[in-house]
Amino acid sequence: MPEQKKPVGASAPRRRRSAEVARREILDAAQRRLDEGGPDAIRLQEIARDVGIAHPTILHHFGSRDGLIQALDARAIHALSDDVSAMLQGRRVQDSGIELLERLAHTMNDLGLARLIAWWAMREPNARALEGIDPPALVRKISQLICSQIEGDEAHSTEREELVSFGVRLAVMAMFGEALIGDIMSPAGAEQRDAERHRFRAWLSDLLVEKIADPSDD
Amino acid sequence: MPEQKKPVGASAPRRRRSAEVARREILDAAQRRLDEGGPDAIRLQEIARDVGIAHPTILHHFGSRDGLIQALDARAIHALSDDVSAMLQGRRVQDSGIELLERLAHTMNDLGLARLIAWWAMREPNARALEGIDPPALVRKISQLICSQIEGDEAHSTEREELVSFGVRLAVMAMFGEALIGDIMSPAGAEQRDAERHRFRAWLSDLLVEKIADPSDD
DNA sequence: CTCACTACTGACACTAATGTATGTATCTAA
DNA sequence: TTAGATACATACATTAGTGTCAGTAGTGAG
Repeated sequence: MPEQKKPVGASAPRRRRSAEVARREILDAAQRRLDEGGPDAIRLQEIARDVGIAHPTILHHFGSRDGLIQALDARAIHALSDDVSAMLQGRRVQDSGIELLERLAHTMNDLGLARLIAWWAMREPNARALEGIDPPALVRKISQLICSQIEGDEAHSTEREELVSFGVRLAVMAMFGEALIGDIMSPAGAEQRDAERHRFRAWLSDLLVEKIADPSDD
Repeated sequence: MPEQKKPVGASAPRRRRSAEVARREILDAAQRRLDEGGPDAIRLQEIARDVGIAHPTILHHFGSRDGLIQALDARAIHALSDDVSAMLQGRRVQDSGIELLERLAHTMNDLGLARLIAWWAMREPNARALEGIDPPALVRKISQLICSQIEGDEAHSTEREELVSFGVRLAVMAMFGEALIGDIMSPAGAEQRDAERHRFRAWLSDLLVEKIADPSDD
């Protein structure tokens, strides 16, 4: 009796996606798990169940758990990078500080970028670049853009550019921090949370625009 | 041959600590692991090896891995709380903004509080209080203190108090963010890193003191 | 229709981590 | 000095999670 391997029970009908779609669905599910339960919640078996596939399929598409995580990182990082690029498209910073902040907050919160970055930063404390993206270069690009918007095309000093870059970085860190621990520190109840966050961002954007876009001090 | 269990090899001479010392040494080692390799690096076996004990000893002192982690959280949280208490001891905020920021930064960085909080926030996305400490209450306490320092004992409005609390929270979030992703965004090389961080904090404290301690706007 | 390709599956091997059971060594106190 | 308490050890059970393998089933091209 040569024991042919046969499916034991009638398994669910198999659904075949394109590789691209499969990858996206898997990444989405992993993202959700990460948002809900933290890094440890990224488990192949559970993600597979969420998507409705068997866990080896994930390994088929991403090679390994680490591959999946890298892909997750890459996607989030590039989302941010795209965000920044969009910001660089001819907007005047003075006019739309709050809009830019809200956008940053959205990427950090809803796209889960803050969590991904935090996790990534914890695992690789000494890393300098990620997924081919060079954060200092991005910061510099934005800072220079802002400088040129403020002062026309005059040459801006290195010191001035550093101050502007402080502002940019402060915005990023603040939105990063808000996404992770904003709720914990807020006295607002769940209902007014959104309103309060919005007020905070408005306040912060005022602060930044005032200090940065207006070169009156020292 | 009744097979008495005997130590197989000559094991290292046993060192006996008091429970308190043992707990502290274990927590220190766990802290280091966390700083170097992220949350996944908290492994009983490795921590035990660092301390020079067998891993069940950790379980003896903390009950479980989770107990160890809770103790780690508690220690860090109380360190911050103590910090805040110290801040509340009759200092004038206008005079020592930078000093307070530096202190906050130290707790976040060197004591690893930022990592612990980040990790904790990721695992418990909906938590409101931690280890018996109520962050919103702390923020409120500080805000009120600052308010009263600025305006004497006059009654300060709720709106004004909220603005001040924005400042306090911004400081916390910024230092939290700096501890985790500050290096990634900084263009400075390793040598000038410290100097740059210091400059950033000075700039931020100026910004905050200017905006908060001086009620001239709106 | 047939064939090649590949997304997908079930079963299983392997590893690494936590936790348990039970005995040993060292401290303190009477 | 002895007795009890407890800090600590070894050996092992257990489990959970990643990764492998060989086979199955949709799908598109010729």
